[in-house]
Amino acid sequence: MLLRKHSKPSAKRQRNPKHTRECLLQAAFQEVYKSGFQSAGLDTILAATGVTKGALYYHFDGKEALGHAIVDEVIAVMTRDKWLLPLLGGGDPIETLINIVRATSLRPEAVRGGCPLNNLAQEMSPLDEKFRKRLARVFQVWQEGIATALRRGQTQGTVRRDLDPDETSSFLIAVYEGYISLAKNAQDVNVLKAGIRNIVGWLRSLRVPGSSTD
Amino acid sequence: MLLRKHSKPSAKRQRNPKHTRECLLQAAFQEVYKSGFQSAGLDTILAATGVTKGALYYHFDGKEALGHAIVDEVIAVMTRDKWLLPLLGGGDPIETLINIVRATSLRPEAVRGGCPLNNLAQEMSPLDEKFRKRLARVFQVWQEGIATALRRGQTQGTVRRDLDPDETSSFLIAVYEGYISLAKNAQDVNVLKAGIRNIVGWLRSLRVPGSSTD
DNA sequence: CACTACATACATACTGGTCGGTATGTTGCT
DNA sequence: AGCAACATACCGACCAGTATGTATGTAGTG
Repeated sequence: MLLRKHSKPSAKRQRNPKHTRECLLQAAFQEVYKSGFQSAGLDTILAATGVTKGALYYHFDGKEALGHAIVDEVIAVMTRDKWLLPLLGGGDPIETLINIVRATSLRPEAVRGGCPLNNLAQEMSPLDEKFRKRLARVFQVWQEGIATALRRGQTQGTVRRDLDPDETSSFLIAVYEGYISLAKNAQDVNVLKAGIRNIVGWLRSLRVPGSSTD
Repeated sequence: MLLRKHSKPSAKRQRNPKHTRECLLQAAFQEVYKSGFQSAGLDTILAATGVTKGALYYHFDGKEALGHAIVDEVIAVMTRDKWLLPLLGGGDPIETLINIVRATSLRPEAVRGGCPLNNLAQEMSPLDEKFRKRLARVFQVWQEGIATALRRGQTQGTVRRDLDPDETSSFLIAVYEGYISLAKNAQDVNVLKAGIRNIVGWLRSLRVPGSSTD
């Protein structure tokens, strides 16, 4: 992932701060995803991008700030795109959730790597309060997004009225993250596949009996 | 946790290899639980036990071997005592599972710390294959223990026949670990309490309708 | 429009501390 | 005596962070 990858076609562009910053962020995310935050080496990130240490410390105050930016500008965006935006559509939230869960990547490196959000949370939450708060915020937005969609489904008549949207939302996140963790440790895509099947089955049980087909 | 804590009453005992080893293991477990394996410092462990580096390297080949021993001799034992042994009793497995889940520690440091097994698995599985295999073995024994108990419940007539014991067992582990992770990041006992409530509710739904009370 | 001046955007070399590991010495137990 | 069970001192690699130098874009001025 060299710098000049998306640079303007005009030969070798030299200064492009936005692009440099973005490259660093993406490479840092990859390295952190692969090795964990503490084991992530700045030199590895620099080697992957072709950026030098001076540039990195120009754009970020240090490793910690780089980690914070990964949470705010990469992980939060991924969660938004994958979960929140689809749920804002007007369709049946249960169906949307099933589709989202089913869209979970089954690629070996994704199974091996687990969930970037949960990975960072598990590693850093007990060690660094600033990290924890940022990650907790992502979890919160995620949970509220699902809960809001479920509430909408309840007023639309597709979601059972007897269940608490907030608790149901948390339950879904817990099972989902739990299965991803199990599959990551087992390093077995079948664990994840079975998990998705069971989650989908559970999601179906949230519908009012005799609602939309699937 | 000084060495002479449980030493024989006869004043200052000096040589006690079994005891020394056990002290190191426990202190190492605590330190790893607190800081993660990679951030765990040998010096911290030595300071906590009063043991010197020479003794540590006499009993263990190095940090990695110490970590392996933690998995095999501490975490595996904890899982066995908390989950497997109770499930070997002849009672209703659902009731036993409910009791086990309800017995989850709500102490702040337990909420903050999360599940030792899952912590290590999340951190080390992608980095070290030897670690991963040992941890996967613990997960497997855990999962099989629950599944076996569920099967027994099915033949005894207390557990619904229509559900797959293996998949149900994995589902339980996934939700349980998931909620513990969420509570760890949120640093909120109430997240864990709500999780336990919901897990218990789900566990009840596994019984054949009109079975034992609770 | 040319020329300067300054802030931005990098590059390079080095440092200081941490920490796992080791080499070697010493003491207690049988 | 001799091996097991430690104790002490030290090493060297790794790595985040920094000090300092350099080049590029750009705004302001006559």
